[in-house]
Amino acid sequence: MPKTKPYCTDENWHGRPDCQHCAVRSSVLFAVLTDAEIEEALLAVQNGWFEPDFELFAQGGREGYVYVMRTGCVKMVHAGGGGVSRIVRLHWRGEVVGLEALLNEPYRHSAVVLQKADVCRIPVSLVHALALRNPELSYQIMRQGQVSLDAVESGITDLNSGTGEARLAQLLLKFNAHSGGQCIPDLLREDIAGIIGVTTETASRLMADFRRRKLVWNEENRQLRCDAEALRKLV
Amino acid sequence: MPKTKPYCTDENWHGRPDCQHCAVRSSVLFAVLTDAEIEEALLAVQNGWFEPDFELFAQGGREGYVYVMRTGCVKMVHAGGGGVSRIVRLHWRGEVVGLEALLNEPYRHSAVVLQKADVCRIPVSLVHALALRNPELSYQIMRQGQVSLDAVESGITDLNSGTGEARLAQLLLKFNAHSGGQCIPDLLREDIAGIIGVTTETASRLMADFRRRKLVWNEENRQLRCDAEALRKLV
DNA sequence: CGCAACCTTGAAGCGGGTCAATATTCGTGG
DNA sequence: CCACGAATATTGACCCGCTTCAAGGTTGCG
Repeated sequence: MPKTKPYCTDENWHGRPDCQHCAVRSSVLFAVLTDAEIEEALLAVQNGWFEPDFELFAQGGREGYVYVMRTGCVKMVHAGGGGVSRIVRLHWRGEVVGLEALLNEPYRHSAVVLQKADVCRIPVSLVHALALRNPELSYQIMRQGQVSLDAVESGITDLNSGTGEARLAQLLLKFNAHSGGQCIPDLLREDIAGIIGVTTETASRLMADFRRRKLVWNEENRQLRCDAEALRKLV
Repeated sequence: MPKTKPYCTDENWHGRPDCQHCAVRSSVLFAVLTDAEIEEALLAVQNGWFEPDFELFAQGGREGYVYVMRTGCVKMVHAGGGGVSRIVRLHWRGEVVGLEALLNEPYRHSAVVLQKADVCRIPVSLVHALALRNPELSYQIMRQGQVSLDAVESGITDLNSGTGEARLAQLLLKFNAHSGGQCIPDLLREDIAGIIGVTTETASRLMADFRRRKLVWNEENRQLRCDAEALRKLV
């Protein structure tokens, strides 16, 4: 990971005010810590922006970090036997990935950026140390485990039932919701295919079809927009 | 749940010797406790055998128990909007279900016995109390969360890819492995269908076909047996 | 015995897979 | 700036597996 000062403590970073509402601080893992503990914690936390395709960690790795998503989206890719790999779930703002590292286990999947992401990297040693003094932190971690379960199960129920059309609609709506109706990344057809469980060709056909039906269209900046109302009718 | 004395402490129960290797005691949640703590814990733990179709708990419930599987298998059924329900994962010997209760959240699914099951029911208050004195217990719980993730993800990779034939073969092999090649329950076609993600008719066709091909057959006691070798070739 | 629940089997249709050809985009170097 | 090539996207044709709808068959229980 590129060396960047944790910008939550960097006066020069223009985004600093957001630190007050940082996912790390207010909503997720460290919600239960005192201000003093937070200050101490931030020193060990690395932060940075990553472009699509950057790999936060690889399946089998044991680097010993957990990652908190502040913006963007990562896919969790499971490499099965025989070169086949499936996207088992997606993670968004406020979610923690790589939790298995807290149990001293190797990463079960690779985490790859799907949409430009702002991510904090936290050493597991720090989490362990804090958890000793804050039993409540353990429950925050378990809560994050439940979030992962939610993600993978919604993948089953939403993205794996119904026609390909319905599944693609769900996926687009999900991206739309997570970006406040602003920017849906124009994913590779291969990624779309991996997520909704069809072949690349079918994903392409579906996207082309959606575009013809004006359900999605390109903004000047290469981002997608969608007609959420219309998409909802397809689900 | 029927009132039964926890038979781990019942001298008259013929299965008592097994208590030494009880899933509760040796492998799962309470592996980290001292003997004295175990004794105290067992007083609050209820245990019993349950037949297929018995519902351990219902989606949305808040009874405040976690359940440890000692034998058998339960399906986790998620009721989605509009009467449709999907089987999101299976749990077997040694696994803990209903973990969300530890976070004071309602059960996210219904847990229904699929194969005659020996189950221990543990109040969350007991777990919380023990966790205060044993920080390590929290990690055991997180580990169980990972087991659930494993279960649901293996459902995605194993039981949701390939032809229906391959998926059914995987399912049978899974039951076979978990019962030491002894007893596969003769599941309802509807359950099979829900697990491998096909219609009831297709499940029936597949099972009938497997039977004709001598891949599975009935034992006198209404249990199934399978030719594991042959099934493995279909995956 | 008779009903209800479950299983089996058939026929027709379609969604998506597969294989293959062409188009588009984009980075790179001349 | 354009030409070229690699990666990605689009589209077509054909086929197979599963769904759907429908009709028996089987099991088990009151």
